[in-house]
Amino acid sequence: MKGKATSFDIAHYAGVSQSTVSRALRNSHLVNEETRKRVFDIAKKLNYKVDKNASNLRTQQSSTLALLLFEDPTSDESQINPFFLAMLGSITRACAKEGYDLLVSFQSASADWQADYEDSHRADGIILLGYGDYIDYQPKFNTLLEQNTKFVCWGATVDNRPDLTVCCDNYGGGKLAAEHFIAHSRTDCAFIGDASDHSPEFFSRFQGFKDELWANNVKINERKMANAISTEESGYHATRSLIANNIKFNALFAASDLIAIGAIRALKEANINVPKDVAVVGFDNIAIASYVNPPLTTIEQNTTIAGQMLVENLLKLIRGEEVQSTLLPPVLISRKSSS
Amino acid sequence: MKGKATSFDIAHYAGVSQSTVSRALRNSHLVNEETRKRVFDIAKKLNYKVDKNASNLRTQQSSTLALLLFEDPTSDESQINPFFLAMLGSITRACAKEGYDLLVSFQSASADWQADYEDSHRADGIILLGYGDYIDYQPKFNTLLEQNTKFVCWGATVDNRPDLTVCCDNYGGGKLAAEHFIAHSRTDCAFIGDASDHSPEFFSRFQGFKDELWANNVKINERKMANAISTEESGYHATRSLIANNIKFNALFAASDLIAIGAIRALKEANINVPKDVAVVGFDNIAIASYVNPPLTTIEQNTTIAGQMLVENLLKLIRGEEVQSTLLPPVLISRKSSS
DNA sequence: TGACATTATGACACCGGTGTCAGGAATTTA
DNA sequence: TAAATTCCTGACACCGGTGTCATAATGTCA
Repeated sequence: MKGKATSFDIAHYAGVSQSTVSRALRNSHLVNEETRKRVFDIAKKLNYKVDKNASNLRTQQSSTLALLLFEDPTSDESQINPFFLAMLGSITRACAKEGYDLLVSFQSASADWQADYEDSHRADGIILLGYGDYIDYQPKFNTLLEQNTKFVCWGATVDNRPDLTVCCDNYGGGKLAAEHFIAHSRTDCAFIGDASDHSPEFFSRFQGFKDELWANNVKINERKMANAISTEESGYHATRSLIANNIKFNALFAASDLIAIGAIRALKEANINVPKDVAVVGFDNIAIASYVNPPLTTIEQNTTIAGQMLVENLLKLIRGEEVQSTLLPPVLISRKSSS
Repeated sequence: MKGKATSFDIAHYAGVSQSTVSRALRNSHLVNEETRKRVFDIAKKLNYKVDKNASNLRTQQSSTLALLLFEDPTSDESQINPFFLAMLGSITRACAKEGYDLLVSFQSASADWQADYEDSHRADGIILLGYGDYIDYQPKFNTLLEQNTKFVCWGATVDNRPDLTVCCDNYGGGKLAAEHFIAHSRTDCAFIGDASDHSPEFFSRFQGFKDELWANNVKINERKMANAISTEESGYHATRSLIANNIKFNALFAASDLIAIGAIRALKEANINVPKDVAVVGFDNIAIASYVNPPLTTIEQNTTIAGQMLVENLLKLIRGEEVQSTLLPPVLISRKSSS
């Protein structure tokens, strides 16, 4: 036998029609038990596998989800952000658990991605993963909505459709960081990240942080803030510039762990002790966080649950079920960098 | 317009036959330039996308590669090994670069995975990623070979087909570790990993290590070896048991970084200073390695190149081109844990 | 025994493209 | 002007399944 076996081959050997083979293999009750068994045996012997293209074409569905990864174009090209990598892993796992395959693809935010996968019938739905940037995305979200494409996204919000978003309670996470500093009497706070609303996640984290400080009558000085994107390098340079400007603080909240790790490097270089002189809190709880020196206190985003929720919610949308808005509770993981 | 647009819809609006639409969209030179343009415009307006299921079915290829991730069943279920995660990232990137999609799926080594993806025409080829275990895999490799399935694998070797394997020169890497210890006059060496040939990669690393020591008239004492799988926990416990048995050494080669990190934790707990009392060298150079305390000296496997090679070699196989056996050179990254 | 329900099967259209072949129109050559 | 060539297009079979419908065979009940 050359080439792949088809259901016609099985039909031939089993002495039945191709229709019957198809039914038998899908365990239709319309098929005689004995026939079914014969068909199964032959299928096994011929190493037959249903051609997914043919079956998907006919049934108009694919048992596949597509994951579109948007990268921060300004970050180092060679390494994927470990947080996204962890999400990638947990989404892969969640899909496997649900019996779906996962089609992974990198996208740049500007490209014409909005339709490809679901429109070309390669996937039943799409998961969007990246740092949310409202400005670019909304028109594309609208295109997706118009076409009735099923999708969910991490982080970024979609106008009037909170059910399409799964994200961490960034605002609440920021508050946790502030509470932590206040509990440790560290009230001279610095913030490193992006406090503009260009980066909605960082913005929310900062807002929560600021508001909680404010609720405790602590104000954050604008000079003690520096912009950074989510890389170690960027955190390092932002912190260096604060130090270079002779700005003092005894607590530092970084909008992500990578930033925090870079910040700690800069502080060490300047002979500033962590946590004695400056307590540092990050955000994400990436795997590295517990191994750095000192181990990093951080606000955890549970990637395992996040991945599961994205997949579950998307499957609900595909099945036409109602989906709740999903805000994941952040948890403060206390380690040595802040005490 | 409800539902997705098909080429017939375009044909209708453009006043041409569906055949012509299909040709026009694929830039066949057989189509009049003006017609082509009209078709393109209408396609764009209708947000038309070629149905991949239909086109794959007809052409019998999919522009998709499948990645099968085999997990060490004994490792912690919740976290993916960071080395594999890095590979996943780089393979995703490499696929994107080549214009292929990537279908990712977790597999358990024992399952009936050997055919599913390529046989069901979902992918043109398969990348196998996991810790090589000859015993289980070889019969499955044979099935794949019989069926003329295109595949490449990381690590594990396939009988008589070196071209199907991409892996790091584990033996050479082990030698590098030994050279390093000798250069630093640390000749009382311990090894943690699996020195049996059950785990071929660890075995090769150990062989290289042992042979190079031997070449310098240093013997490794069998009592100074402990088994471990590639997790931090396992490395920790293995090292603890050595310490508990009062075994002394001033250098430790761990078969992977996770093991090394666990080992360092055990050493620290026993008040053994790294690197003063014991120099530690790991293997992989995972992202965490540079952040642990002390930063870990390790033998790097370049995951970016590895991912690229896997994808490139697989594409060559698919195109029927000749493939060379691919051994990636390991590089020693010297950090503080060993000096 | 005839009417009717049940079970098991085959024939066939269909999903949405791609590739082959035939042929008309326009252009060139004899 | 007829023949040959080139260019462009439509008709149609085909990829390998799935779902519907018709029907033969068997069993059930009055």
